[in-house]
Amino acid sequence: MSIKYVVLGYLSWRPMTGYDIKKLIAESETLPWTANNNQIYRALVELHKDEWVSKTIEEQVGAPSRHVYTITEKGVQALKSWVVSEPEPPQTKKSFFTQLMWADCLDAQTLDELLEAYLNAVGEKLFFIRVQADEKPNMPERTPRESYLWEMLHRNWIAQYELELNWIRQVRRELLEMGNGRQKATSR
Amino acid sequence: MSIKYVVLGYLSWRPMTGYDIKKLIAESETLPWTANNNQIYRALVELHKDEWVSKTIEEQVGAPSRHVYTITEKGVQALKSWVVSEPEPPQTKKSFFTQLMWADCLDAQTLDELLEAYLNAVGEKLFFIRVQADEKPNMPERTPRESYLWEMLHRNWIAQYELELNWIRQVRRELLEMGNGRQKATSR
DNA sequence: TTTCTCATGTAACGCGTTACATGATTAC
DNA sequence: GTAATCATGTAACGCGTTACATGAGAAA
Repeated sequence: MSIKYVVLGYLSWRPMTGYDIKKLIAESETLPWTANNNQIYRALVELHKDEWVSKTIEEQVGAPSRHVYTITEKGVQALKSWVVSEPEPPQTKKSFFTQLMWADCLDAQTLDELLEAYLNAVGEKLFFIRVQADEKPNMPERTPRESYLWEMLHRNWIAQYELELNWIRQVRRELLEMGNGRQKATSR
Repeated sequence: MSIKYVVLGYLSWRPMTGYDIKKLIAESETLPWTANNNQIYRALVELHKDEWVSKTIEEQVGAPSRHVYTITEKGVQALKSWVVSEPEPPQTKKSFFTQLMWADCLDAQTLDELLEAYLNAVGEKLFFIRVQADEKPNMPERTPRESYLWEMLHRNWIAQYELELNWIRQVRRELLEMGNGRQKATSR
């Protein structure tokens, strides 16, 4: 509902170009946007129109000129009032779960393999989140509180994916036990 | 990436109308779609064109005729092959976290109130998920394994939101301690 | 020689949402 | 009398994605 504020947020660190912001968003494993030009450059045009940012153009030789955007006082105020806007609960899209909802048509082994594939997908994602958590972005003069908040955001993501991994392991274990139970019952 | 398969999945239980499916999707707290006519009816048209479902029209007096869709053998096969398609990791959109990223501009009390508002939003969502987990949808002849899977899906959602609540409580507690620490330091 | 990085942008498309439209019956 | 339920659908719009387009310099 607003990549606009993400862009504005990054600009509150320091003046940047659209390209800089694109890279920051692309790096992030947890922001719910893929960094795509279309949105970022249009957001910057809008921010400029609203006078939340000012723009200066640095000509370069042998390269496209850099359009550097700087947050204005008006922009700082807009960011502040957005930050305190009504929080929404997380919206998680587990498309795999809709697969699981109709997975009873599978035999025990195929189901287990499917769960293993999910385990790997989640594990891989967690790996990248951990990597990102370790490397701090170049963000100037953070207060201890801001460092703490960012640290806790990372921990939140990690804990969430770890929970998912443990859940998968439990389901696989218990399905295996169920299967063995049934086999025992039929062989009796 | 496909409400089409959700519709097909529900039709694998029993023949239904678009309206029935709409209600089932609307009830669900965890499916990542709001039940909207536009998509559901268009999906049904597509499914019919693909011959994954067949259609019969029941005329009624004093009410619109019911278009009842029934899954075909071809549809069952399509559902099966989708179920085993490559799992994707969960995609969680915590828009509140982008607010928190720039929340260092707030004073301690405002930040705490913001976190409390988030706590309430998450708590409310959890409440509705619990309610939905308790009332089983009218789904015919489930195998024990299918019941188990659905049960575990619900538990997964509950655990995820509980994790979030505990995280918020921890952050609030630790921020409070930080604040007190600072006050003590300045008053000394 | 090909690929990557810097740096700007546009076009086309798809998915999802809200809101609109109709119209009878039943419940409060 | 007003609202909800049953039951079908359409229109308009916004957000996001992929892909396209350009063009120089540096690195492999």
